[in-house]
Amino acid sequence: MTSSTATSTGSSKRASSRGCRISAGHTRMTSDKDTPQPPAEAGSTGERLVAERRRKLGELRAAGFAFPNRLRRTALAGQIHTTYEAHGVEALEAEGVEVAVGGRVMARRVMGKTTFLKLQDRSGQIQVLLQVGALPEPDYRASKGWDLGDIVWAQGRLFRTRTGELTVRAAQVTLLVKSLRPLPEKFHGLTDQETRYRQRYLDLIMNEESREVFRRRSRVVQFLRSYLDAMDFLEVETPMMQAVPGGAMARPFVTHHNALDRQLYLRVAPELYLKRLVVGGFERVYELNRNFRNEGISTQHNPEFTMLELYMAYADHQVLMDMLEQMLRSLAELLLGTATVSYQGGGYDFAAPFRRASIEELVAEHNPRLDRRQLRDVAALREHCATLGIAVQHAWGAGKLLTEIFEKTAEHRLLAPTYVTGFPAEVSPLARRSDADAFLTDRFELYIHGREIANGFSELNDAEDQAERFQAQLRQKSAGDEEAMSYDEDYIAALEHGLPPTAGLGVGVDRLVMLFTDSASIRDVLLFPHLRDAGG
RNA sequence: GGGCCGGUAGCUCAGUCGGCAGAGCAGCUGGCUUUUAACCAGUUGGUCGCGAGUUCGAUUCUCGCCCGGCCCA
Repeated sequence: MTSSTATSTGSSKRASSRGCRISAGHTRMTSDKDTPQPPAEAGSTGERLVAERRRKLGELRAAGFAFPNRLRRTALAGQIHTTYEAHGVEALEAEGVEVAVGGRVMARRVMGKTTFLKLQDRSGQIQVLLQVGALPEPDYRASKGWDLGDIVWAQGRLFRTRTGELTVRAAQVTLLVKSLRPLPEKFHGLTDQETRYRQRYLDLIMNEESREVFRRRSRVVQFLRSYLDAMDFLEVETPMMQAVPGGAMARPFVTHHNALDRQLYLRVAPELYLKRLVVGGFERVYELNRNFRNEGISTQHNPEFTMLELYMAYADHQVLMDMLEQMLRSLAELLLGTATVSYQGGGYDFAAPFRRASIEELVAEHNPRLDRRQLRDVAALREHCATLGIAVQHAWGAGKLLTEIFEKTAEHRLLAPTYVTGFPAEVSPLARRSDADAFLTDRFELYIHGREIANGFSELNDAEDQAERFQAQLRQKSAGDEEAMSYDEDYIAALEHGLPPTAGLGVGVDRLVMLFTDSASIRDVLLFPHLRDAGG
């Protein structure tokens, strides 16, 4: 496995079209003249549609068309609609508003000497009227060859049509870009999920809902940054390529550095580097970026995903629980205008205090046949796992068994926002041991709609305890656990210099965005989700 | 990993109980000076996901595979 596994997405088709572009600057004028276009009767519909548009582009080039880039816009569709929403026919006439607009042609209705175009820009759509007599004759004639998907600039006065639609009556109009490939059907749009993922640009052109998901994603990310910046957190960037992968229990991607001739790993978490920074005196840091985990892909998992990790010195996990709860409440209100989040048919009230329950309470609650007094009894837990169909490994202690039972029986039932606390030390190699109970750590996870959204804890800052925990991880690794952590000597050395009492938190940003956009699949909130190579 | 559903023209979809593969949109030709999925007339366009098998004949039936979706683990 090499690093290219994590990034290879391009099909050979795309690669070859890119090759064409590189040489186009030198060869296109001659090649268009010298290379005859394929005869009209050859090829599939798709090839012929492209050939037809290439023919049109060839004619344009012969007439001097060179992808003009000097025309500027003075208005966006959305602004025009907002500003002149209330203006009637006479008011517009009286004001004589001149605008220059530009965008992709999404609708085209030709009626002899009159043509209506609908141009789409980043803010919305605006209709443009082309009319013989209102603009130069050659320009109108040229517009007859334009297609859906072309990019057009137009300048003229605003008016309202008979049916009341705000429209630009073009006095000047220019084709800026000839689109060589047809858009999806105008009424039904693009509905094929696979194409929407593989050719996201088409999805974005055609589907406003999809554009809205990614605008909202951007607002989530901006919110997180501004919230933390306001609390004097410092945003940092730590290595994505790590010599020792650590900070989470997950299999890493492996890559190779040629000059150093050594193996490197794509990070599974930034945790150990961020805590080194806290040792260095950056007492509040966060990183909002990608992690890579070498596991299966599904509607809930992408090999690379975005995580917010933050570390706050002189704070404990309780502080972070309160802070995260407040953050999510504010985020809901900002994005949705209400603290009630609708997700996949359910409604979750973020204004109400989140439930807080320990993993042991929850296991007891959802496993009535398990004796509450045996929650740390390896034999009893093993037996119970057997009844649940959990394949138990020999090295597992009570903490791991308990956690497995929790994941199998309770996790998916935690619909309303719930903090799960009291994670066993056995499954929390980086978390501070609980003062009251050495079996447990000061750790929590937040669940919403049965999914883990966040994971936080008071950090383990006892270097000697940490060294022992790493040793325990090594034992698990050699017992066959491929997700177990490595021993990070350099990190131990950092801890030996003294990590202040610190609390840390990781938030799954993709899952958060899914929640706030009512998306069922992680692929719906990733611009370019990882897919298997196209079949066929 | 298991179950179910899907893949047919550029797009959205029909269809073939095994016998020359269809529509709408887009495209092309012509008409049309306020349209709204514009309209009217004509017209081009297919590796029926890929590969085997059965058959006189497979897009259809069988098996395998690929890709995607949903559910389960």
